[in-house]
Amino acid sequence: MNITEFAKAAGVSVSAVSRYFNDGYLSEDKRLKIEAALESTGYMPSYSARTVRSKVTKLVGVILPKLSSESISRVTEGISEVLGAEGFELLLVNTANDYNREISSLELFRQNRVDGVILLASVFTDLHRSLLSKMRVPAIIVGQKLMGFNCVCHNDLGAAYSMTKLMLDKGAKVPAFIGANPEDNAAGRDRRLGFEKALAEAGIELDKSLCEIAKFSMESGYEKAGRIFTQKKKPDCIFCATDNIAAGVMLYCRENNIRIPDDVMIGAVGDSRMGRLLYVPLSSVHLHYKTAGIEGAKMLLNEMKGSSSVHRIMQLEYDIIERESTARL
Amino acid sequence: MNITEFAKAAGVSVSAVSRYFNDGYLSEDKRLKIEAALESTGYMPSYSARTVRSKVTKLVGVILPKLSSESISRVTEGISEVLGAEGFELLLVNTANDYNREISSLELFRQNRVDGVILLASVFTDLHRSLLSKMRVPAIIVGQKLMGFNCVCHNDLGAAYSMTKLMLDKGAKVPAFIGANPEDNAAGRDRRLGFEKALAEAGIELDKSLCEIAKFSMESGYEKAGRIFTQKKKPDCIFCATDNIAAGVMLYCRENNIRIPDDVMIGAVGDSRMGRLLYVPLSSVHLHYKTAGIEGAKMLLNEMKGSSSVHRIMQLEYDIIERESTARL
DNA sequence: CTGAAAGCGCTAACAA
DNA sequence: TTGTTAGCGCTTTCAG
Repeated sequence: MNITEFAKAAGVSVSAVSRYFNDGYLSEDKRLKIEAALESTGYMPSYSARTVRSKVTKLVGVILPKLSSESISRVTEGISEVLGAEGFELLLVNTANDYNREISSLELFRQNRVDGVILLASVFTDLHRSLLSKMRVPAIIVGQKLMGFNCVCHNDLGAAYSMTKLMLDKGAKVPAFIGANPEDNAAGRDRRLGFEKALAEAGIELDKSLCEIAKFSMESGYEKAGRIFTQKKKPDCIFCATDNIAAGVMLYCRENNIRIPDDVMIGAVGDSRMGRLLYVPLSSVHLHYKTAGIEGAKMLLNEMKGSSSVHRIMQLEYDIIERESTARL
Repeated sequence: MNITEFAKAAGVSVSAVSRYFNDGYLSEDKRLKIEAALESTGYMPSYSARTVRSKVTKLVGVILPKLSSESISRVTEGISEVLGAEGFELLLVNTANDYNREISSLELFRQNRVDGVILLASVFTDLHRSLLSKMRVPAIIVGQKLMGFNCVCHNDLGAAYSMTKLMLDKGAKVPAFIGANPEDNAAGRDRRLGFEKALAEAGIELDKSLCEIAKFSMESGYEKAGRIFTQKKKPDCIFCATDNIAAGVMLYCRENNIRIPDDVMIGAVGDSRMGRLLYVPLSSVHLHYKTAGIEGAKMLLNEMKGSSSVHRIMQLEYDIIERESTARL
């Protein structure tokens, strides 16, 4: 059944029906007629036909590197909360960390499929930048700072700095570092910089043999812990770029009878739910992931109703959550 | 730029362009011309206009109760993997456990917005059933068994039975139970039934004072543990419907100096990543969440290319993961 | 294999 | 306020 047939069935004109579903510039009489007919026929206007004319999809494309990550799903939850309340649906693309899928989704969204885009990517290339600026709809980047674009991000540098400083202040002298891919400016580069800043301030020289780059997984953290603890120099604290990495380190410590925090303190960034449940509760920096999603969505909403030419970068601050893993006397 | 303008620019007819993007019934000459023009103009066909005519959206609606849950995100990951490979995108609706949003999304999908639907719901009402049968596109239910519909589900009863039996076989005599909402047939009712079956087989009578219903959260598990441990009768094993609940119970035990597994064994269902990291590694039943997503998506794919009138219910089996929380001598 | 032309179902401009 | 009608951009007959 289409709008013409339905209008006939309801005894009103086609435009009355269209108005009913849109602005509502309509007499009460017709409104009632339409509602009655709606009840009996179960008619539903076609979304795509509407979109062809109006150019409004009521869809927001969300591109993310994976689904089964706590931080990402918290961001997504925030996004969906705000956008859902405004009647937008999410067109989700899980790139599975595949760079090509990231690019192709951006391409995909250039066709008039969505009214806006939210991008959660970890590594940005020139191709990203060029596609993003060619975008015909507003785009917001969440979790990363990309100059010249609208972003909501965390203070990764500050977070890493504060956590490292916390451990140094407690007396750690030989810090180790397990970081993330440095091409990832947030979790990789900035957290590294924060770590280094704290060391520099404390006048401690960075020992390269105690620095490792891990993947975003517990397994990888476990493996890198193994490398670090088999060096001659033994660290008395380890800064981990993510909670997952820290969890892997802890697993290694437990299996190898390395006491936390007595032998080694462990501090991380992310404050996942898991942290407080670990066999030694993990000190971590809380980042406001859900808030980032909420703010990103709001920013997008703003851009979609009249985009401004001024780009905004919103940086969210952090909270340090101190638990036993850094509780040295 | 639309297809007419683009066709002109490429020096071919409109239908040639359309064919290029569809079946490809086209001479090499024109194909080349089109590709060249594509390069220079950056033309992209409009998705919605295509959909109006062809009735194909290449979209699958996924309705889920929350995003930030490990089991749900694993299911979604499986879905997205299979569907993504077939060129489908996901239209995601996060109902935030809101029954009304579940219903309204089902309504939404009745308009020709999607080619198929995957529903992850926990509680089914008659309204669900009626909307599902009115659906014009195939729908698959994942994680629950709903007679008369296509489902992919887990053997929740068996899982709970096996975990409980494991603990009883190790000598537990006073089992306690912390379950989920019984209206949830999978995680609530069936896991309860499995627990009861194991007790019945062992000739142990169920003590109602040692049975609690928790929400799907650690906090709730913590609270219910408090209720149970303040009864006169002290349990020597606790079956928890989910890992999150078990984590809360463990937290309670740690704070109250109740030793695991010496004083009380703990077994759960779900086998989340967190389980092995808890201060006492948690015995849990592994359910194949990602596989459920994969199989659900495959089933949907099948239905979308010619739906059969026969409904299928696929039940996935489980693996018992034994860790220290049930390691009594 | 090709192009012209008739819609798909809806919205929006326009005239009433 | 209302109804008529010309498109939106594309696909798909149909006749060549």
